[in-house]
Amino acid sequence: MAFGLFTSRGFDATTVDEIAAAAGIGRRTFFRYFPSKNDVPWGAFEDELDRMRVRLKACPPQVPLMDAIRLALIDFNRVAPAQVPLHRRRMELILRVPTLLAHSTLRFTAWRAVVAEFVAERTGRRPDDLAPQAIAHAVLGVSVAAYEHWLDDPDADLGTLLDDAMRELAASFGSTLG
Amino acid sequence: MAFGLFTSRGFDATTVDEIAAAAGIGRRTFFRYFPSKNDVPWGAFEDELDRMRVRLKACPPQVPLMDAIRLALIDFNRVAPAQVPLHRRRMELILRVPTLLAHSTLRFTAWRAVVAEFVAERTGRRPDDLAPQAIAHAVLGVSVAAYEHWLDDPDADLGTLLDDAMRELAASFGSTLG
DNA sequence: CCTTCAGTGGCACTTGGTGCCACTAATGCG
DNA sequence: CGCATTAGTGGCACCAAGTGCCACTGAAGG
Repeated sequence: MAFGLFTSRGFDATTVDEIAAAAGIGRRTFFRYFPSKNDVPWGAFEDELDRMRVRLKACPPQVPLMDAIRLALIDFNRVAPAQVPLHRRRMELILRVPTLLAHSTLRFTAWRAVVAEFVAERTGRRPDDLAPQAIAHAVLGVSVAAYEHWLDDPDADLGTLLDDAMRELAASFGSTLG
Repeated sequence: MAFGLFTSRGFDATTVDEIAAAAGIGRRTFFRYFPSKNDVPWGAFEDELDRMRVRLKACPPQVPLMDAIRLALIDFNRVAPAQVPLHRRRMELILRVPTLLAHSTLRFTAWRAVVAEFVAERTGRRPDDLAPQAIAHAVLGVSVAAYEHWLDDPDADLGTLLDDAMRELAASFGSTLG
């Protein structure tokens, strides 16, 4: 798999020719499966988004908005213990390799849309209104911060970090009267 | 200037050769002034960051943390009325052209660091602790959301949008008890 | 058996980006 | 003034990502 090449040789130093050769396909065929080399670590992310959508919708309406988002966030990012190492390697690529970090922005747009849609539905606004967009952007930011800390600490639990990060943000507004 | 080419021909369709020719320099020389074509719309962003740093530091300690950030944010993004059109064109490129949006992530890292540093100093933590990082990420997200709305609405005031977006985020945590 | 069509991949081309090196002009020094 | 050094410039060759075009192959279907 291409992940092996990325971790051993480094992402930038691995050429598409090498990936294609390792996969036993032609270079031209590679680009029919992946729109770009940057998309390889992402896999079928769009499908994952449906999980997040469902998880958000499953939350009972009496749970406060940001609690609902926080809990869904933690659940969405839960991975089976056996797959933690792979998830770590994947996120390490996505968040630490500058080329991929930049590219990830485009993928995150779709993720934010899911959150914004949920907020809009809950608060009776349109998904592209300021509040849903601002909240979606903020939640994504908090998630990335949690992920970065998770990558820094081999023993850390991702769910705990996501929970902490969301609570820290909430607490930071504590002394604000508006 | 290169901006003219970008807005008339489109960013992706404008080649480096064309930019260099329009600027009356060689292609090789272009790459000595700009690390990449993507950096052209950014200009001297690092210098701008110092303005933000100073503005944050100038805020009296009795102002609550997120209020201080919000006010600095509004001030930092204030532009002279005469330069609004140019700022609009620039931000339109940066936030709407996918290539540039992706690239901007790398520039935003430096911006976040400024906020995280301020939060760390205020709360007695290290800049790379979870809370400062989470807050910095969130504030950046809120800013981008505000900018996107600003670009959508030709008559909108950027400062007002930034203020609103920050308040909306704060309010969204209102019903959370932790 | 022959036709059709989807999947494959070779080839050539464009473009961003880099290393190398030659050229030029300004500066500094005897 | 003449010469050496040096910074700035840019031409040239090269690499790698990505795309359009087209020929090939093999399976399905009449």
